[in-house]
Amino acid sequence: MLEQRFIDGFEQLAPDQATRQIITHALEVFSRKGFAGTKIKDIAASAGFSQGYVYMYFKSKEEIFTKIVELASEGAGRSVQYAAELEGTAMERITWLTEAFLSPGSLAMQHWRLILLQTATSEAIPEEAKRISKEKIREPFEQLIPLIMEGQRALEIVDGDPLELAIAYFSFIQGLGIARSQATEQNSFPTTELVLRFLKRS
Amino acid sequence: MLEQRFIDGFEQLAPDQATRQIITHALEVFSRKGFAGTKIKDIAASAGFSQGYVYMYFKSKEEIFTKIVELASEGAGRSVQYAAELEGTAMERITWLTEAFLSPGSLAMQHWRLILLQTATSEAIPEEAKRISKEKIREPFEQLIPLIMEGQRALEIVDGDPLELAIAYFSFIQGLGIARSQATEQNSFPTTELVLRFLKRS
DNA sequence: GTCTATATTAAGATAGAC
DNA sequence: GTCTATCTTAATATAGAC
Repeated sequence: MLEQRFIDGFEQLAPDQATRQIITHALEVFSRKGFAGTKIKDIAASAGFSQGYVYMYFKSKEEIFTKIVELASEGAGRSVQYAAELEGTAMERITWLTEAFLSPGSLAMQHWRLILLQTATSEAIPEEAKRISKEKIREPFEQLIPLIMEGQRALEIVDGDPLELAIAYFSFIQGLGIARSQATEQNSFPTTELVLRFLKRS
Repeated sequence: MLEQRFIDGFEQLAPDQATRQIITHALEVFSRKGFAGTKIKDIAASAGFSQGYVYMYFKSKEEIFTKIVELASEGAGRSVQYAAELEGTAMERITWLTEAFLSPGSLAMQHWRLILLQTATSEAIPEEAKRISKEKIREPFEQLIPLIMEGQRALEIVDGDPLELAIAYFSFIQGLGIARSQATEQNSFPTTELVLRFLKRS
């Protein structure tokens, strides 16, 4: 399962239970409130610890944020890689990936929100986090582009610069993630089929 | 011109030069750094005033933010209304609107970032701003939906729930706005034609 | 009108108690 | 291991000077 992939990544890089606990909850809170809007107290409360205790595991808020951006950036790349390795035509695999992204409460989406959305308001986040994000953001694109090219060769996907198509794809996904997070009504939410129309050869 | 429409809205609701100055620069800074990430000092410096002077015109950071969300929400609705009133087929008008949104440095996009993106990280922004945003966010949709329906009747636009199509449209635009704001390379940015493929009847 | 100086509050970070 | 209390810093907001 895709979600498992992310969690694995987290567990791998977090030796003890408490660190994992903090990281997991910090991801969730940062993703909702942003870097500046998140108080250490919020993370601690969410993880079930006192405010001061967090500093036993991390030396600053910046350090927590930077760590999470690193993990989330890797997770985003891995999710696309996972989809790319599935069976089926290129378009089938992209469809699967899109469904994973758009499913409500998707951890993959949470990761994207953290990375892309936050580096959009980039001036208020730590330099180190920006650097890592900028460096790792290429990975999902590098995973998706060969898939798009495969689909173009199979005449499933529209002609044109694969990078341009990949940018359009992730932008769309990103925008839908924001829309979903504010969803007042769950009905009327765009289907995978509609979303992928711009990619499909007609 | 579309940009002028927004500026008009701002001038209308800002009696004196200093207030306008603060509002204009605050929009820009909030849009880049988010509510929590923006310090009064940043706004003041950007507008060319000292930190304390801002409090001659606004009683708190919340008040500035709330005012801007109100103006920007109205501006977003007006931009769609303006496009809807143009000459041409429904699809031509939507194309025009899309170009206005996607043009680099678009004030319309800046407004969207402020409203949608910030209410996405909604827990860290003032309640009053959330209320206004939620209330006004309907307007752009209400302006676009009749245009979509017109395009469907003229067989220019794909069949399906117009609200779903409108949500997809604004999500896509929103995502592209974020992508553009981080654009490392200006080339490879999706064209209007590609973006609107998902809407076009094939 | 505009700035500088200052009071106040909130948040980050540390250190010592249980 | 975990919390409470505390120090320190930074940001909001005010008030008084030019």
